[in-house]
Order: sequence, then C-alpha cells, then structure tokens
Amino acid sequence: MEIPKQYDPKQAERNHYERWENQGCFAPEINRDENAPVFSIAIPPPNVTGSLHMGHALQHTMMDVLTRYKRMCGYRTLWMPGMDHAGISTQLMVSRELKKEGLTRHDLGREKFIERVWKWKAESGGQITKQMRREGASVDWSREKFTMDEDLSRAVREVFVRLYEQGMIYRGNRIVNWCPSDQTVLSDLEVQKDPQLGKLYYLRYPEKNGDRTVTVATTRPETMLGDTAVAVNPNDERYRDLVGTTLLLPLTDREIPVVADEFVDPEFGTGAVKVTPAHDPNDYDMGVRHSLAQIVVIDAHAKMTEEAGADFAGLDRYKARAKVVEKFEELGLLEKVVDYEFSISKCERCRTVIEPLISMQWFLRMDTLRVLGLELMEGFRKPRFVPEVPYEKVYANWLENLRDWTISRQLWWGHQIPAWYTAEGEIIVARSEEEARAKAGTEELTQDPDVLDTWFSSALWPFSTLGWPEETDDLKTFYPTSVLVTARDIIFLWVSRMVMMGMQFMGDRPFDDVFVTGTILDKHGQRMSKTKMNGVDPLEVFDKYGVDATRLTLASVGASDTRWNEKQVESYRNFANKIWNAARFCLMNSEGATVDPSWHAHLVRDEQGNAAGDDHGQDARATSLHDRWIVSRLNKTARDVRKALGDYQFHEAVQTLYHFFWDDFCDWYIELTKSDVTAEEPSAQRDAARTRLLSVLEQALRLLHPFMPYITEELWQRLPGVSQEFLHPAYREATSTIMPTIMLAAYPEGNAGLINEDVEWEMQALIDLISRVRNIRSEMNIKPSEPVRLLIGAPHEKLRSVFSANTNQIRRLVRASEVAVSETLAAPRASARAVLIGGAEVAVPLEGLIDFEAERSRLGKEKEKLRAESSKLEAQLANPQFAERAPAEKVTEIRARLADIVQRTAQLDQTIENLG
RNA sequence: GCCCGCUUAGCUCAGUGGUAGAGCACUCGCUUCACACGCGAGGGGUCAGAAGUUCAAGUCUUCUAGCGGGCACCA
Repeated sequence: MEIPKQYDPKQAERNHYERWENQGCFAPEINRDENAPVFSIAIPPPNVTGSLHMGHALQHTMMDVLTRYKRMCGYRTLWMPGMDHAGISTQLMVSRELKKEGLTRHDLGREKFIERVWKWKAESGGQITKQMRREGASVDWSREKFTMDEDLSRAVREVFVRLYEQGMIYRGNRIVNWCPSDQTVLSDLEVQKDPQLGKLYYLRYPEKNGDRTVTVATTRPETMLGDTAVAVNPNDERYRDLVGTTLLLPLTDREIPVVADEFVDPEFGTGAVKVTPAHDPNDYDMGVRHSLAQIVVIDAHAKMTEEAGADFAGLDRYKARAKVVEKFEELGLLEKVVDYEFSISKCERCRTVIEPLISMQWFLRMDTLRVLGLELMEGFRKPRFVPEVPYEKVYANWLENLRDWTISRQLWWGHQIPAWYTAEGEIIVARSEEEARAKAGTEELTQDPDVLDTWFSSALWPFSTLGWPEETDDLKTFYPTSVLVTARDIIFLWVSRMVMMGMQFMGDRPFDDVFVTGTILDKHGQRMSKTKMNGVDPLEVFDKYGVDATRLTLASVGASDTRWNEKQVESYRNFANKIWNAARFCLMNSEGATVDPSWHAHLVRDEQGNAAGDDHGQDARATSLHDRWIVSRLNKTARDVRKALGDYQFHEAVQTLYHFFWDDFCDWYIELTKSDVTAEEPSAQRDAARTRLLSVLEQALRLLHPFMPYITEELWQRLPGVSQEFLHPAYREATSTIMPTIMLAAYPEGNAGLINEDVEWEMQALIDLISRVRNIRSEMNIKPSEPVRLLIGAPHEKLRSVFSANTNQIRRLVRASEVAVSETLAAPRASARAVLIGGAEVAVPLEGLIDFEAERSRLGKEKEKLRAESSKLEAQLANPQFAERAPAEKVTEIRARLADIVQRTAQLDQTIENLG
C-alpha cells in the first residue's frame, strides 16, 4: 500500500465536498427518523459584495462544527445559507463599474440599473458561497436564500404593511443622518464616531437693544447662518437678564431670541449655545421645545443654500466655514479660535462626514418592539447568551435607550417601500400596487421611490428564510433556530432586531442560544481592517496549511479575543500530519483485519463496575491492558468533547481531541500495540490486534470529523471494512444507495460503562515506569543504542502482574535487554533508581557507567520536589480548622497524598543511602 | 462621564474554591522499520499590585495601576 509520508490537504479538499453536496448529505431530508431531534442554524447572511474574511471563517467553523456534530448525533440538521443584498455597498459597487463606462445610474434609469445589479450579482456577487464550499461548510445549498428573492421580498412587504397598520411605522419630517456622498439617509448604527482634532470658534452676537455681545462657541461656524436662537441655562446668573432679549445675527439681517433651556451646560464653552434647528439633532429638539424656525442653509450635497445668503449660496460647507470665520474676523466679532478635540460622525461605508439634515423619511417606532425585546429577557424563553457576561447586559442596555429606527434609504437597490401616494398626497400602504389601487379607489398612484434599510429584511431572516408568512413545514420544524453564532458588533445591528421581529411576528425568540465569538486581532493586537491593510486572508491560510488545520486554529479562538498566530496554524498542520501518519501506520499493518466498531463491546462494565468478560487478558479475545485503556480514554474523550460542545467550549474540545490523539493514541497505544501488530507471521492474535487498532482509529476519526472534515473523510474512506452499518441509524434508509461517509457516522457516545478508572491507574503505573527509566537513560547519558537491564520491585500484586504482562512492551519502549519483576527490589549498589507509583521501585544496574555524584544529585532534585509538596500538605493538615471545616473526603485525600509522599521520601532516602 | 473586559512560562493563550497547564520558542540526546510537520528527556511561573472573605484564592469581594472595548456627551 502506497501512502505518502506527508499529508497533502489540497488533494483531500478536492475529493469530498462535491460528493457530500450532490448526495444530499447537507439537507435535513437525509434524516428519515421521524422522531429525530432538530438542530438548525440560520447563517448571519454575509454581504453579497463581500468576500471571505477571518471573521466569517471563524464563525463558519464554529457553525459547521456544531452542525456536523449534531448531524452525527442523529439530529435533523439544517444550516441555512444565504446572503443579504447590501443596499448601499452594492449600489456603490455597480455605480463604480458604470463610472468606468462614463455612465451614472441616472443615465440608465432605475429599471435598467436594477437589471444591471442583478447581472453583476450573477457574474461577480456572492464570492462567499464559493469560498464556503472550500471551508467545508455543511450548509444546505438547496435552500439557499437571498434577501432580494421574491419570497423574502414578499415577507418584507408583509411585515411593513402589518407594522404600518399597527401604527408602528410612520412617515415624518425629522432630522436624520445624511451622507452627502451616498445621497441617502443612514440609521444611527451606520454612523461611525471618529475622534478628530479641530477648532472651537468663539463668535460674538451683538444685542439688538444694547452694546453687549453674547459669545457662543461652535465647531461648525457655517451653521450660524441657520441660527434661529441662542440658548442659555435658566439658572445661569450670567445670562439671566438676557433671556427674552433679541440678538442681531451677524452676516444676516435676522433677529434671534435668547431662550432658556435646561439642556445647556453652563460649564461648557461660554454657557451660551447657538441654536441651529435644521442642522443639529440637539438644536432640533430645542427648536421644537421653543417653536423656533428651521432654516435650511445646507443642502443634500453639503453645499450652502439660497437661505444662507447671496455671499454663501452654492459654497461647499468647508469653504463656507472659512468664509464665515473671515467675515467675523473682519467685523471684529471673532473672539478666539482654540484647538479642540472632538468626535465627528462619519458614514460607516464611505467615511464622508455626516450632515444632519431635516428630511422626510420612514421610521419604525421602537417603543413597543423594545418592550418585546426586554420582556423576552425576563421570560422563560429567554435566549441563552454565551458568554452570558457581558453580552446579556450589553443587549439589554442597548434596548433601553433606543431611538426610532430610520428605515427608508434613498437608493434604488433594495426593497422599494410598499407605499403609494395619490395625487392629493394621501399615503396608501399595501402589499402590492393592485391592493393599493383598490384601497385608494384610483389608478393614479405613485410609489414611494425609496427602499428599505437592508437590515430591515435581515431582521426577518430567521423566519423569512423558512417560508414565512406561509406556515410551511420548514417554519414549523426549524423555528426557533437552535443557536446564532455571530460577532460582537452584530448584537445591536442584528441580534436585537431579530429578537424584536421574531417576537412580533412569530411570538417566540428566533434562537435558543446566542454564541458571541471573539475577535481575531492582528499580531499587534489591532483589529483587522481593510483600511489598516492588516487583515489575514483565510484563503491564503487554507492554501498554506490546509483547511482542517485552519479550522482547528479558529475553533480554538473561542469567545475571547485572540491575536492571529501563524505558529498555531502550523502546529495544527503538524497535527493533521500526525493523524495522517498514524493512519498510515495502521493501514500499512492492516492485512488480515477490518474495522469492527463493536470489538470492545465485551468490555462494558455493569453497575457494580465489573467488566463483562474482563478476566484480565485471559479472555479469548485477548485484550491487553492498553486495549482496555484506550477504550476507556476514547470514551472519556467522547464524553468530554460532548460536554465541551454543549457549552460552546470549542477550545476545550480541540484540546481534548488533540491530547487524546497525539498523546494517548499515538505515543502510547500505537507504541504498546506495535509488537503485536507488526508481527511478520500472520496469526489470529496479530489480526485481532490489527482489528483493534483500526477500530480505535476509526472511532478517533469520527471524534475529529466535525473539526477536520477533509482529512477524516479521506482516511475513513481508506479503512478496510467501513460500511453502511457504521452510519447513524437515522441515515441508513436514505443512504442505502450512496457511498457511506464519515459525516453520517454515529458520533461516539462517551459510554460511562467503558470508562474504567482501575485500568487507567494500572496504565498510569506502566507509563510512569517507562518514563522514569527513560529519564534515567537521558540523565545518565546512556546511549540510545545501549541496552539496559531493569529490576523492578513492586509490593502491590496488581502492579507486578501489570509489569510482568508487559515485559515485551517495556523492553521495546526503553530498549531493555531484560526486565525482572519481583516483590522487593534487590539491586546492586551501582544502580540508578527511581520510586514509582504505588510503592514500586525500579533500578537500572549501571556497572562502570554510573557517576555516583550525578546520581546523588539527580535523586536529590527528586527529593527536593517531594519535600516542597509535603511541606505544603503538612501545613494544611497542621491547621486544626482544616480538619474541622473542610469536607471529609478532601481531608482524606490530602492525608493519603501526604502518606504517599512520605513513603516515597523514605524510599528515596534508602536509595541514596545505598549509594554510599 | 457611565458601563464592561483583560493582565497566568520568552510568545500566543487555556484554566468557575482544593497538586499551576497547552502549543510555539529554548536546552540536551536521537536518521529507533507511521511521522524530523518527527521521537525521547529537560529547564522555565511570588498567576499585574495591595487589602479582604475562606480551613483553602490564579479562581470570590474591594481598591490601585496598565491595556482594550462599548455607551452617552461633545455648543
């Protein structure tokens, strides 16, 4: 059998995904067990313009691990894939393409432009779907959804109409965040606050009837052209007599009042605030409170309007700023300009500085929805946030201070708002134009040109993708979904909105659990971002180290932030290679054997802990200590992995598997079984050992599969004897005609009856013996090729039989020429010795080789370690309160440990004395 | 200003009251018939600091320092 010495991930990655997908292994229908429990995940839909980044790879890995794991456990699993239409980004992308052709979207017109977007999507959108196949993501592509699909669009219209009819959606002229570059309104969440080093300008406004001036401070002098008042705090002594008086607004012929408002902080600036209701959210509110005029001096392109006066009309906002300052200076009304650090609102996508503008938009009232979202957190159907701290609180905090959500966008790409206007300006909200005409009783209708915020449709994702508003089987089966796996920054944007919409329209939470992943930072601890150019491309990592190794790395990140560490991927690449070579060894020695998943069945212990058929290796099936031990280890591993995954402790699951495979299986089991397995002559004993080895490997591959789908499938397919019988019963019916696959094999159970602590203790003694002798060899500088003799003294009868039964293995692993086991140790003076578990001792006679000084120092170090531990334990026991208050079992444990150390110390002393 | 998180081996990180761990890096020795992406043996930690609770604290409480994040305000 020719198997390369090095694992080639690319080859395995090419071999299996297509078959999995084509054979329908990802679809829930493959499970024919009517009573199967259900597991479902709705993918946080990636952006149609996006391509895979580390954050996706991280979340997809975790979702896929969970999905594959649950599938192997026999759940009816659905991981629903899809994308959102990313209104602004997509429109920008296609507009940029048009620009290269010398066109704008207006040249094409709305309809042609939308066609062009669909064409773009078909040709270059959705890179992520291809990349997800590379990741091995076991999503059901037959159900793939896109937020602009007709069925999802219908759900959007339905929700809009219902919310409107309930009075939760309204249209209003209010101050909003406007992006002068994208020419659309943005929600609060699409606005990014950036720190900025700017200036604070102190401007003087003269009194109408008097000689005084009032100084106001502003970062935006150009807005003074739209001022309609100056506000002071009602309790501010300095300005009390000014309240109610009139000021002359410079550069205009306007007279503005001084008003008193609690909002003004007397401590800040001059304590007098210019009020520009049309261009500042706080001023807008003040304007409403004092019935001030709203004078629009800046337009949608951030240029000054006619209202700003002839000198300024048409100027860009920054040019106007300079000009205003210049004029104030000329008039002697500029008191001072100081450097000032503040934060400025920018468009999250294009980084243009936001212009607060008064504009007619659609809003979703948040008060009722907020209550739904908060009530859920107190109810018994509350989603479990993992980690609970701090995300449960973050989520609730945000809900508590929410402002109404601006849901309209001045774009063409998106769900056009299902609202029509009659010639008289009456608003008709309907599911379709026909319905609108019927409602209005006229044909003369114009549809609102705006579209809805992309997140409006994303908020419906967990149920719209399952067929809502129809009561489909999918909806009944898979809602609520089992878990949402997502990044921190999506909690507000998406999680809370999905919860509110789910509660409103499904009457239930959209997911049972919310797992919030950590963030992968660059090696300096900075967030990866396009602008910083510090991102690591997951596809490059796949190419360099393989998908499976990358998945293990990502799964280890868990819920806390972690710096990207390529060395870590390398070590998992090495792990994959280790798996490959372990399998290579098994396969190279597999003649005469086939995998038998139930070979260990006779080892199951009953409730009293007695092993059925276990008569210490005398059984015809001839299980050795290491066979019983690896079965115990394997079941413990399965149990621990299951527990870890149940708690979303991916890192712990990976560690457990890594340790089991490398340390237990490779370093000990394979090494201990080698002498049986590699026998030249065929024999029943040899083939039985080979069968056991292959069978353990097969179980190990199943354990690893959810994390490392490719290598496990690649190797599993090569195992002799794998068949339909290996699959979980739920899949046998549907898969009778297809090739068996490890992804539908039953996940190992972690059977408590197969965990045997006595066996583990005996094995530990054997491992201890071998390690101690190896340590002696190394410390005494004995050449690896030089055989040694071992004299073992073991007062414990059980251990004597363990050592005696394994003399072959011991000889092999420590290169011993002879292993003599007796009750008490009688060794020549010139021996190196070690004290072992269970009161046993080992001596390695080293006539002429031993350096007595070195040996004394080696034993001295040993004793020092024991002394350190015993003094700790003694101190603990010396405290009378310890015995009084600590649990009895703890006291017993400590006493036993101390007794053991005392005994070992005595043995060591004896040994040192014997050295002379 | 309010809230939260982090600080453990040289590095990256695990560790939910009871013997301080892993990977990488480091030292020494090995072409041992699965694997040098390997094998064997080692060294390395007053768990940021202080005080407290407890029989017992890396783990719980409070405070301090440093780093990071979120929210509000920012005239």
